[in-house]
Amino acid sequence: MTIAVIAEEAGVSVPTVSKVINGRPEVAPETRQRVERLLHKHGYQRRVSPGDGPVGLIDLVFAEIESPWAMEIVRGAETAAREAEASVVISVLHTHAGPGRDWLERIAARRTDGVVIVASRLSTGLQGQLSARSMPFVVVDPEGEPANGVASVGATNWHGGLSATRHLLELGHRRIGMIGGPGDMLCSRARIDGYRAALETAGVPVEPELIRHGDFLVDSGHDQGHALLSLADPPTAIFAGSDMQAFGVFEAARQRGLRVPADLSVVGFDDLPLARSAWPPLTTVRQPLQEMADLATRMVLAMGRGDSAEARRVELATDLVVRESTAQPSLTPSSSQW
Amino acid sequence: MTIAVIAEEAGVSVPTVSKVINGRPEVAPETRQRVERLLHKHGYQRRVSPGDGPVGLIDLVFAEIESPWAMEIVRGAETAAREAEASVVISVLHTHAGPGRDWLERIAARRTDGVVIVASRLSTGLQGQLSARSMPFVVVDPEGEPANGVASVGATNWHGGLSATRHLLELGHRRIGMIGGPGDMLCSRARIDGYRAALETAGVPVEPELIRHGDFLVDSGHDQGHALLSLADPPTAIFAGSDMQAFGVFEAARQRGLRVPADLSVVGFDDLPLARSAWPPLTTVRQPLQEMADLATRMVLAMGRGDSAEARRVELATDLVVRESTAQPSLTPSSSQW
DNA sequence: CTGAAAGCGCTTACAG
DNA sequence: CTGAAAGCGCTTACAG
Repeated sequence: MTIAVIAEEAGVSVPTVSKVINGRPEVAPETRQRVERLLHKHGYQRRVSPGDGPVGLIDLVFAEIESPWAMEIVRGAETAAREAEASVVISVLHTHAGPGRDWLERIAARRTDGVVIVASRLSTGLQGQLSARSMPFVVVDPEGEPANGVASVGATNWHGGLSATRHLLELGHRRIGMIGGPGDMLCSRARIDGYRAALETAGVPVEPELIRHGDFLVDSGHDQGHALLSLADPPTAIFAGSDMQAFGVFEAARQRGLRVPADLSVVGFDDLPLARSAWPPLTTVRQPLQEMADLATRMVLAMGRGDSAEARRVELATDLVVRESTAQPSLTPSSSQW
Repeated sequence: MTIAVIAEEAGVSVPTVSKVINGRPEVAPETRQRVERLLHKHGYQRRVSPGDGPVGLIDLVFAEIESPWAMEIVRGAETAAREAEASVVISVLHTHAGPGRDWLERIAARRTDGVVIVASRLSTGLQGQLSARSMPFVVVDPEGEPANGVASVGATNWHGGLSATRHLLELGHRRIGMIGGPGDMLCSRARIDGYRAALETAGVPVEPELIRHGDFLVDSGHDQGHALLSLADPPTAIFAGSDMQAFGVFEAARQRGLRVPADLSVVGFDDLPLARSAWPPLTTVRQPLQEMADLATRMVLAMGRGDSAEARRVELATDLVVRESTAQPSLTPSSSQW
């Protein structure tokens, strides 16, 4: 949008528009008002940098970045961006409600090449606005069901939940607690469904009191871990839904004098680098976070180039990594001491 | 000061100067250097016209982002940027040698508002180039001594090293191991000097075999921890230099059947969020990483606005946080068992 | 109060 | 790798 276009539309000359923009006094009030209205309507801004083509920026949008989980996503995105000679811009919304209009206007102004939205809600309105500005976007681990035609990247969460639970069943556990993430996150629902499927296949009843929800961070693992261990008939194993929640369960277990894994088996989900050096080393379901973000970033970059127009849903494989936080159940778990 | 004047003085054409400013590759190295020198000498800045203000981007430059340490820095920078309605661009150089020319050209092309360089070397050449493009920059935790007049932010590392070591001395330890970071990092040298100062003040001899160097990550804590514990006369306490290295020392201790803190006391440095939920909860020196990055970002933003021209060195306070990884030395540390 | 014309600083396309 | 020429968006000086 240039002042020439505004001038044309307002039926005045280019210098007149220039005078309005610069607050010169010698402009007739009606002319000024007409021009101002048009400037506002078109969201006029001085041209950023002459010359089009990609700016070399990909926006990576988080609801929050409290967990080391986010760092893995950043690393993956950065790898893909660097290979394409682009850079990653980090936005943190501090709300799960999805980006608002100011955010949209800011990234529009800087003419980003594409947007990767991480674990955040995406209103249909926002989708329309991104498309209207021909801004490619891909969602990683969508919260809520992504609309049709929206490109997204996730992991095989259902299968991960299944194999975590099956591992515990094979060790001999029958009362297995589950701490999921937020109820509206797709990845969390899939993990819980995998857990259910494993129990049902093994003929073990699914007990609602054993299924809890957290926010994937340490504190909710701690709180829900205590809640589960306070039950009249407490679980002998907990599938914690995320590594951070598993660490919270570790804490809760220690506070109750329970040894992991002798008195309580714990399985995480993610396989963050920390899982290996935790004590005890955490049995967990590995999801390839870096590859997920790398792929999402490549997809957005490709969409920007028009290379592959088709939006798609990709799920990368998860793997159970058995370490030392799981073992056979002891006979009298809750009465054991160090 | 216009590019026409610079061109005249450099004996080149206006387009050539334009190319240098915009980081175009097709300029001969000597020409580029001559022009850059003149740009810097005259403090060239693009003519400010209403509407072509800041772009709203701050570049945050890491050598690596493997540790959760980096996430704290990102969070701090993001907070400051968001308040200024700007965004943070992440660059990872994957080398400690400092950014190269391509990187510089890319950020020049996108006309970033300022650069925050984290724990990375900064050649004098690069400083000149940043100045030539009137790009404000601030260094967080510089590697090597930052040149005069370079703005930098750090923590009171010397004092932190002193208080960590004094804490161990007060508990009764006399053989205290130290694992520093890379030898050329200022913050590491200061921590080691603080350690020495505490020992000397207490009249405890400083033994070179007890001082090791790592890279601040888990594995080097593990390796150097084993090295220290293999000594004929092993230490009863280790000041690990970083939280990640402390976790590595935890691992090494466990592998040798040593209990922390009964058989070995361990102190970290950083107070990452994880330190609290580790087992045992880690005694560590807290440095305010988020505030450090927040401040550095504010400084760069202010420099871009011309608010505070004076470059300065700021050190934020560190605090000893005593948790459960430190205790009095046992009488026969290395023969204890679980 | 307005706008045709000249001009500004800068960038781009292209010939050498 | 360089620069003459053309062009960009915008502003200024000035005639009407």
